[in-house]
Amino acid sequence: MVVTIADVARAAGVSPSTVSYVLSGKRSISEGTRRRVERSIRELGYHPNAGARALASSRTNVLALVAPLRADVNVPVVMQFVGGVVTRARAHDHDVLLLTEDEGPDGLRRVAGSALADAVIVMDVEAAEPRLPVLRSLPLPAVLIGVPDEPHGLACVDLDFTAAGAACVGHLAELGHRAIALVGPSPAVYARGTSYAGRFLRGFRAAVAQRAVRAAERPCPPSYDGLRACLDDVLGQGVTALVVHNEAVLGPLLPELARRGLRVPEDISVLAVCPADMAEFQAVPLSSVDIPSAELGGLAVELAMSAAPPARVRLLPPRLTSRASTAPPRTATPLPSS
Amino acid sequence: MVVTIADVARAAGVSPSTVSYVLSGKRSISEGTRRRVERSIRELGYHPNAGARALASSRTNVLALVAPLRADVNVPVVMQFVGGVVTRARAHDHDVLLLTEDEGPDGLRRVAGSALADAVIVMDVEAAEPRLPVLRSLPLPAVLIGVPDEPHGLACVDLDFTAAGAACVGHLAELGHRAIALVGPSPAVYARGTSYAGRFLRGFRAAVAQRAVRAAERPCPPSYDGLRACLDDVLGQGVTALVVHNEAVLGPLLPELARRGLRVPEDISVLAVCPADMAEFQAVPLSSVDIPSAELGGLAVELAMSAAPPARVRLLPPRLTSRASTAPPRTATPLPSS
DNA sequence: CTGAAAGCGCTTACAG
DNA sequence: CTGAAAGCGCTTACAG
Repeated sequence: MVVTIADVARAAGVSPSTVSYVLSGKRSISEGTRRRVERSIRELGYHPNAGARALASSRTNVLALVAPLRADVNVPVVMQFVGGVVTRARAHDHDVLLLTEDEGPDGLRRVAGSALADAVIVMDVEAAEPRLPVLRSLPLPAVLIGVPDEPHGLACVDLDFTAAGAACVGHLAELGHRAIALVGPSPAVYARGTSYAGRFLRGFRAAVAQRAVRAAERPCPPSYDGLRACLDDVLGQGVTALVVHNEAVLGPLLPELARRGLRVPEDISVLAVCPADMAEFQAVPLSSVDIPSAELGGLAVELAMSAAPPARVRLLPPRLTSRASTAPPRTATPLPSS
Repeated sequence: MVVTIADVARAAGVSPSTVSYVLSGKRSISEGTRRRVERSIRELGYHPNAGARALASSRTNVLALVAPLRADVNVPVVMQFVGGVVTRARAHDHDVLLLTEDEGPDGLRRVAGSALADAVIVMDVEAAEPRLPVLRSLPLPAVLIGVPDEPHGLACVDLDFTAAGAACVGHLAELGHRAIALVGPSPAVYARGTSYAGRFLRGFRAAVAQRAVRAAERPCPPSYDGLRACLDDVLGQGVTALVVHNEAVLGPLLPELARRGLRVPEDISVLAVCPADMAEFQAVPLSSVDIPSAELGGLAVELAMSAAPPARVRLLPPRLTSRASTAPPRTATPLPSS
């Protein structure tokens, strides 16, 4: 019913092993036979049986990806990341097996034990990541997205959120802002100990301490009321610029500022940390530090492809793009006259 | 290095075939041996080799899912759907192989030819779906999410968007609204011929024709300016209620209405078509027709699990939840005094 | 209730 | 440059 390597061999008048070698390129084949074999493959529509191949070669050509499919994550970022992983994996002739975090460490053991994949990529890593021991003991390469507190022995990639936090402060300080506010991720993100939130905050604080800048910080729940309360607090402190590290509130933010009679960037500057397309989609195109999700996904695949990924933390430098939402503050003095 | 069925058999003092039968339950095993085998499996941490199992049994325990990983789809809906698929698949002891639409029909042929999966689920089906012929010729069960114009011979599941369109009109008409507007999906969605957009519109129009209701229709691009233009047009026609079938503009919608001095629902009613949690997240919780993505994903898996899924269109009835954003219109006459 | 053995479709030393 | 054959780790008739 389905075409096998024996069918192709028969059609091409060679042995099955020759067909196999044509496919793998692991030994030189005479021009003529190679062509006949390739022709037969094409004509018969032959695809090697994945199970048989995996069994014989101990390689599955499958990459396992553990993704957070919950609602409380940055959904577009996750999607772009997954897209980057699948695209790059296909470029390496690999497929992607999608796992949920629900299975926890056992899921990783199962995938490794069943020889379902050649490598595993784990998203949404927490600072105190509970899957670290399993990951280290796995007989296959693992790549983490995010940086746990103790990454020893594991390959990690991520945006350099520490540098991103500092870059945000730097950009605003150089424009002349002296009082800024960080509208941070949801309290739930901090509570979970998600690694990027803490790193961004650290970079932000360090840069604030280094410059003559005053800064307020507020986590912001992903709701309209949450945003409103957050702005009430923060704007009450007379800031002239907002750093928004929370994509969920990005949509309503500009309309809400407008409702308050604040023009961007004339009355207040806004600097976002989010995917580039999201920044461009706003009423006023936002200056932003890009979260290069698809690129990170591709990079993770590249690392996962090597038999032994370098057990070190690889951080992508942040790129800040100045768009229409940031400008020098209206007054030299940061505090509005009351 | 890795535990095989022979290791388990040796440890339990039985033959490999007995271990296999304990695992599959395909023949009765004496209480005692079963317990010894299960114990050995547990102690050794045995997981059957997926490739070997697939080769011997012609079943992979893998489901292929073709998902749209582009930016121009409803990202949260896709994520929830994928989550529903993975969760339900795991409940059936299956894993999910994630494919992009980029590969097109060839990707489906490849997966079937390589025996990578036992069934395939295809999301984001268009009215004139180009993958239909391949799907029909595939030697494995296929389930479509969405309803192409010619679904003959294929299993389809989706929300009944036609009924949803009608339900929206019905809800507003019963509240007393006589002039309503449909803020539709992005022009790109219509251009692609995505099946749900047309069906919703059909149901909407049919219900409008049946009732003493006047209706405006506008596709709405996923940008702030697009929304603004759309509202300019539609509000200019004196409508008292909005049906919003476009999650991308849901975030900025309420703030923008507020900016225009329109209170919801006092001055204007808003009825959304979107996932329930998204409706609840707004400044005013929105009355809505739920898009039950996760449930649809689960249903698709159930169908895909059967050797021959019923080749018919399965439509889930829409559920309209009345929240705070819909109310009777202020005046009995639909047109505001000018 | 259980075991010995064939066979699934490949890959890869081993031989020539 | 090519082929014959062993073997990967399971499942499942076939036997008893």
